[in-house]
Order: sequence, then C-alpha cells, then structure tokens
Amino acid sequence: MSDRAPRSRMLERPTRARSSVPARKTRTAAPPAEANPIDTRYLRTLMGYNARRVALVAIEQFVQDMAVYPFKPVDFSVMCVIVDNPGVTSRQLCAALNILPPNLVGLIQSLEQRGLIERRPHPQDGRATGLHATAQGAQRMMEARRTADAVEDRLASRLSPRDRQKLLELLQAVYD
Amino acid sequence: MSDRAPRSRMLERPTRARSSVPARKTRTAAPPAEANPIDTRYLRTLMGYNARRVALVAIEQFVQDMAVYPFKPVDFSVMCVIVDNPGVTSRQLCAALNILPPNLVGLIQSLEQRGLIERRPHPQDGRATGLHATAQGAQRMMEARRTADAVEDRLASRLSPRDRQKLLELLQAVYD
DNA sequence: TATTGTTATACTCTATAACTATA
DNA sequence: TATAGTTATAGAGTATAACAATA
Repeated sequence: MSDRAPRSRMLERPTRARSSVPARKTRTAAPPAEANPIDTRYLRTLMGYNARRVALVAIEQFVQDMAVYPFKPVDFSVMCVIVDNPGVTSRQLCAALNILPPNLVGLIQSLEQRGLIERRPHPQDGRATGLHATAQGAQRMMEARRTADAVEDRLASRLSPRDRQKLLELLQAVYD
Repeated sequence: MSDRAPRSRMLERPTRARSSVPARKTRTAAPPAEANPIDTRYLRTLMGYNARRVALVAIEQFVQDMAVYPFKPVDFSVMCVIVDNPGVTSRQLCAALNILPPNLVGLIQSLEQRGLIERRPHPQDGRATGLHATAQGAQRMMEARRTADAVEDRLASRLSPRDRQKLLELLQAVYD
C-alpha cells in the first residue's frame, strides 16, 4: 500500500516510570503546563487508546511482581488455561488465547522443559497432545495467581469495589 | 534469567475474525460447549487481560476502517498530537505517546515524505525541530478522525451512552 | 481431503548504545 | 555536562507457507 509495511499496533505506550516520577509537581500553584503541556484530549476519547494504556500499565506491573516466578505474561495466561482445563490441546489453547500455532510451540516446549507441564497422548485423537500441569506447575500457579491478584488490587486502588467490577463488565461487553 | 529472553506483552489476542465468522453455530440447540468449551474465567477477572482484548479489537477495527487513509494506528496518534500541538518537538511527542526516540524517527520521516507534516527549526532551541501539520495533513486528519469516531461508535454499540462515558473514566482512573 | 503439531522464515515492534550538534 | 535528534542494531512479538502424521 504505502511505503513501510503496516499491520497492527496502536497509540504507543504510556508515560511509564509511574513509580519514580513526582506525579504532580504542579501541586504548588502556577499554570498546569510544564512537564507535559501536550494536549492529548482527543486520543483520550478513544477506547482503544485508553484500553491500551491500561493494558500496558497492567503488564508493566505484572512483569515487575512476577519476576520472581518463571512466568512471563504469556506463560502465565497459557498456564492458567492448562491448569483450569487439564488435557487441553495446543489447538484449543491457540483458539482461546488467539496465539498462532507456530508461536505456541516454543512456549509449550519451554514450560515442559521447566517441569511445569506434561504432554500426554490424547485419548481420542492420535494427532493431538493433551497438556497437563505438573504438581510443581500447579503449585507455582497458585502462588503466581496470588501475585497477579495483588497486582490487580494495586491497579484498582483508585476504584471503588463497585467500579472495579463495573470496569470488567464494560470491557467484556465490548469484546464478547 | 530463564531460557528465552522475556520482556513485555501479555495474554495474546482475542478470538479475532469477529466480522467474518458465523459467530454462533450453536444457534440450533445442543449444549453451548463445542467450539470453545475452554474455561478462561480466571483470566477474565484480570483488568490487563480484558483491557488488552478491548485494545486489540479496537485496533483491528481501526486498521480495517482506516485502510483507505495513509494512517496506521501509530501514524494516527502521532498526527493527532501534532495537529493539536503545532510546533511540538519529537521529544515531547515521545514523552506524550511513550515512543522511544529512535523509533519515532522513521515515523516522522514517513509522514514528512508523504507531505502530511513539516519540520521547521525551533524558535528557541537550535537542537530541536518543531513539527507542524501541512494543510493536506490537517485535512486528512479531519477525515480520519471522523472514521475513528465511527469505529468508536461501533465498538461501543452494546454500551449505553452513560456506560460508554463511564468506561473511559474508569480506564483513565487506572492509568492517570 | 482436513486437521494437529511442527519447522523454517519473514516481517514488525521494541529497546539499547553511541554518535552529532547544539545548549 | 546535558539534551535533541539521529544511526545502527539487537531482541522480542507476530505472521505465512509448507510439511509429516493422523483423522
């Protein structure tokens, strides 16, 4: 079409470094312009922009807190599905998380080599392989979920319990 | 740390193909399990998971509708900031959209070559360059914003006007 | 013939180091 | 010395085509 080949993506990442930043040095008085007087009001009316910023903040927090476990975000989501659906096939995993099959292969191999999952022949379909969490994998995931829950609590710290639930419902209403 | 080098990302993409798919082949009767009986209830309690799915659906729709314009999502957001902030510098753009400077260079060059923006010397700082939308660029953006607004309307079609506004507020409360 | 899992591979996106020219 | 813009490049994420084994 144009010049450089496009595809997906959008809006870039938020202003990061949320923890190490003064957060509001305009607190004294003066005009609210100084660090970032840039007008982004239009972008802020777009769901995609706002959703992406939340996703990126969430992932940033998740990666920080989950660093002690052997789980990247994508590992975590894959493990979640395997733990909750013993014997799930690679194909089902791909459909549920919308991972392309070639890109799942390495993830599964890595989890298996780390002793977190097992691959057993599928009882009905000789082509397929059933994925099962090992005892160690299941245990690690129990701990990891507690960490993920803690990240969630922190992310939602400015939301009332009612608004927090409402946010999940509204997001799901958009993509379901 | 482990084996394959990690970094960011999360949860993979949604079930895509929302438009071209039968959407419900269980329409006849039968149990609601068949295409995807996979349990993802836990992941659905996580804001990052839900936010990412919304962002990806939004981007997919955006890319579809915006294909007639020369704007990728990232081009669009960059142009938005330039149009609303004439003379903005690359550095400010990077801060506002959290793009790393080396990754902005190509975007700016492409927009300039397409006649959508101009680079003028900065009045105060000889190191910096002020970015300005050309008449053509501004015109294209006016049209593109209407398209973006139409995408928003479609995305929010299952939300009441009040809930739609509420969703933006809740998302911003998380990352602001 | 269609599907599962896989390999190989290309393309895109993101990140780091280092250079230049101005401040 | 520090900052704006840039170059080159590495690393991670995403995508398509094609193959063997099984249905």
